[in-house]
Order: sequence, then C-alpha cells, then structure tokens
Amino acid sequence: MPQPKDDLILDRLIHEPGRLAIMTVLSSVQAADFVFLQRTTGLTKGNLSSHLTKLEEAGLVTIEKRFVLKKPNTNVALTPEGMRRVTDHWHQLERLKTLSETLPDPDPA
Amino acid sequence: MPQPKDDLILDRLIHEPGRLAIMTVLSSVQAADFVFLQRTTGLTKGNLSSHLTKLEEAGLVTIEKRFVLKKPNTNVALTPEGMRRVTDHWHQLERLKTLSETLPDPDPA
DNA sequence: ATTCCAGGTTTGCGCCACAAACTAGTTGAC
DNA sequence: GTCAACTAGTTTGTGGCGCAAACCTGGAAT
Repeated sequence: MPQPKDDLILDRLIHEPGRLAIMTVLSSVQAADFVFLQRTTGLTKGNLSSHLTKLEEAGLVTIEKRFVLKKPNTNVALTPEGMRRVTDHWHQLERLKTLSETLPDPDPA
Repeated sequence: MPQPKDDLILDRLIHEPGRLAIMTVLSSVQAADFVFLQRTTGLTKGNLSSHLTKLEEAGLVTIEKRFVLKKPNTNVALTPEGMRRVTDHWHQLERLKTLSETLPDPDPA
C-alpha cells in the first residue's frame, strides 16, 4: 500500500524520545561526556548507557572511554552519518507538520 | 534524578510515528474517515485500526461508525483534549529543538 | 579492610507496534 | 443463486525494545 508521501519516514532509531534528546543535544555541542548527557537529557544512567550503545552500534555516535582525574569518563560525539540523520529527522518532522496543512479535502461524513 | 527540564516530556502515546501522523492530520481537518486517514498517513488498515482504538481509549479521538452508500464508514475526530495534547506535543518538540541551542558548556574531553 | 560514592553496564520483564490472518457485507459475472 | 473478488475494517501472534532495578568496578575516606 503506497502512501502519498513515501519519502516521509520517521526513523524510529532516532525518533525514540531519549535518543532524540541525545542526538539533538550532541548535534549542538559536537561532543559531550556521559554525565553532561545525563543532566541535559534527564535519562537515568542505565537508559542513557543502553541508548548510547544502540546509537554506537548503528554508527551514529562514537564513544571513547578514558580516565579523567582518575574517574571513568565516557566521551560521546556524533559521526558525520549521525549528524546527517538527526538533521534529516528534524527536517522530516517539520515536513509532517506542514504537510498536514496542505491536505486534500477529506471526504467528510 | 531530576532533570533540568522536568516539564519537557514527550508523550509516547502521541509521539509514536503512526499516531503522530494521525493526530496531526486530524488537527488540520477536524474530521476524517478511515480511508482518508489511511491514504494520508500511509498506515496499513490493521495498524490504523489499532492506533485509532488506542487513541479512542485514551479519550483523544471520537469514533463514529456508520454506513455510507452501503459501506461501513468510520468517522474520526479529535476531542478537545486530543487537540490540546497534539498541539502541546508539537510545542514540546519545538522546545527540545531550540533548547539544545541554549545549552551550558559541556565539560569536553 | 571496609564502607561509600561516582560512573557506568547488564538483566528481566512488560508492553506494544507491526504484519498477517480473519470477519462482514457488497458487487458483479455467470 | 452462487461464487469470486472487493471494500472496509478487526483480531491475533510475536519479536523487539524501553525501562527500572540490580549489579559492577575502581578510587577515597575512615
């Protein structure tokens, strides 16, 4: 069943609220550590950790683990692909919103 | 763990791509039948049907079933609450997007 | 040496979105 | 009339995934 706008696709990997927050924050700051991301996104450690793993597996972010001041420090940055995808996702959302304003007449009851 | 923007919450019921499409379309056209929604959202009948049921149970849409030209005809409209929630959701998305542009400096690596 | 904390990771489970199968009625074709 | 095909939906089965909670690991304080 083809749809009128086959090219309007919301990527679930990015659309998921937690990951949308992560990706959007990263797209602004380029790189951030785990604690910063936790503060800005409001995610719990556990959820942040697993979302990051998922994003890394998908090639959207790179994760580097170091020790800073003798504490573990996880640094996260978007890959070029990640940047492309999150930018595109916001673009798709914008399209959905405006598309609904240019709809053919419904066959009303 | 409180988050900096506790009031920035993406309602999963609405955020789900299929339902976001349904709600956004409905917010533009006020009322639409099943077939129109299927065309505009690109959802399959099955998925559209179950999403509509879920939205109805949540009190976000009203569903009226009739026969038109001897065929079943399902008419869907937003409730006031539904209208409020979808409008608010787009507002929250906008906030997430702009919020990321006014972030404190990350502790970079 | 043992408790405590920071900074994460792993596990278990409950929900849910999707595709596929099913239902009910209608319209021809024969 | 009956059989096939179509329209307009609903129900079902299930795999995947997001979440909370439990767990881990090393440094520091007492």
